[in-house]
Amino acid sequence: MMRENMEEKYDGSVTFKIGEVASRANVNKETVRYYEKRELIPEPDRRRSGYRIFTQRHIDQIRFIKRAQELGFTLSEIKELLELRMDEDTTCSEIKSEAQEKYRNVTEKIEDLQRIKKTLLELIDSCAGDGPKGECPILGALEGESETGKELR
Amino acid sequence: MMRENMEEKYDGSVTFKIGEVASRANVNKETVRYYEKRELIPEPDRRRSGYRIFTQRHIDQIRFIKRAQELGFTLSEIKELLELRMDEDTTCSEIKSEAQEKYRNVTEKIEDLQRIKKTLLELIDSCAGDGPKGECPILGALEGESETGKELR
DNA sequence: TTTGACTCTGGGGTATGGTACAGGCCTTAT
DNA sequence: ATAAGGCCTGTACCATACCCCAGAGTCAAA
Repeated sequence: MMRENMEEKYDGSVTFKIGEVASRANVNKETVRYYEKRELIPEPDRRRSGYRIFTQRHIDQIRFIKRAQELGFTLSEIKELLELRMDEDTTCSEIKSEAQEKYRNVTEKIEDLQRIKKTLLELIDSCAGDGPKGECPILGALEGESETGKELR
Repeated sequence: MMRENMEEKYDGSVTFKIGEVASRANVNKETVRYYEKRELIPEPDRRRSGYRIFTQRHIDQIRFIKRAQELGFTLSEIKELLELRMDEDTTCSEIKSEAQEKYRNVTEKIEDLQRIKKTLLELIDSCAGDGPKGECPILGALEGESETGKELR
């Protein structure tokens, strides 16, 4: 009998072993197993030998995860997103509002960093860059003495 | 004899126990010990009982660390900064160039986030927010089908 | 002197997103 | 049949910046 180890449900459809999944989704094999553990991909069936049986769907889902990560979603957030995607009753607006929340997070993070950037620039500008460190206004600010960088206190 | 447990070098100057240091520097006691382990503060002397003996200097240094953290420096970077500060031969320009490097890092991070923000906004705008998730362009983009968000691929 | 508050050490755990083995079994091509 | 390669589990580890706990010892005020 051919393909004696194949589960019947895969008759006629393509399956993959972990190495193929990893290379097709452009991640490490360990990452695939990690995503399984984190329940970010459906638990694959197994051959009798224990080998995982993946389908195209797993590959697509890993790619989904990677794209969402590039948008700044954490794995936990991505898991929520995937759950929304699975749920028949999910509406577009729920997805949209997840994206909007992420947008707000990102915006906030940018604002924080811009404040930091501004302070750094002020400190840099306040320092002539010559002379000994004793008079360095940057250290002064960090030590809590200067006017520049007062928002640090 | 009074103050029999006090080291002589502290005669006439104020010392602190870890709890006082923590509250004056507005950190957790564990954090103080952690900074000691990371060599971010000088190793405090000990009483005969083993209690750490801190000075104002320790408090100031912890505050320095906290201010530098607010500027986005990591503890490792802060350690370098502190070493520069300790070194007699350090010049202002060395400090300045650390700050400049951090400035570049922060700028880069902001740029990354701005790209992310832009993509999120495009996705959000592309989604009317009505209708079922099946037609959600956000999910579509994450699944790798749409035009918007093409930089994700 | 008593007692409550404090401190000590060592170890473990948190969250984030993975990577790297070791030792053993399985598959597949020749 | 055999050998190379792939796969399995479990554990440990990387960096980052801490927090928490137990059990034992110490300090200080009344």
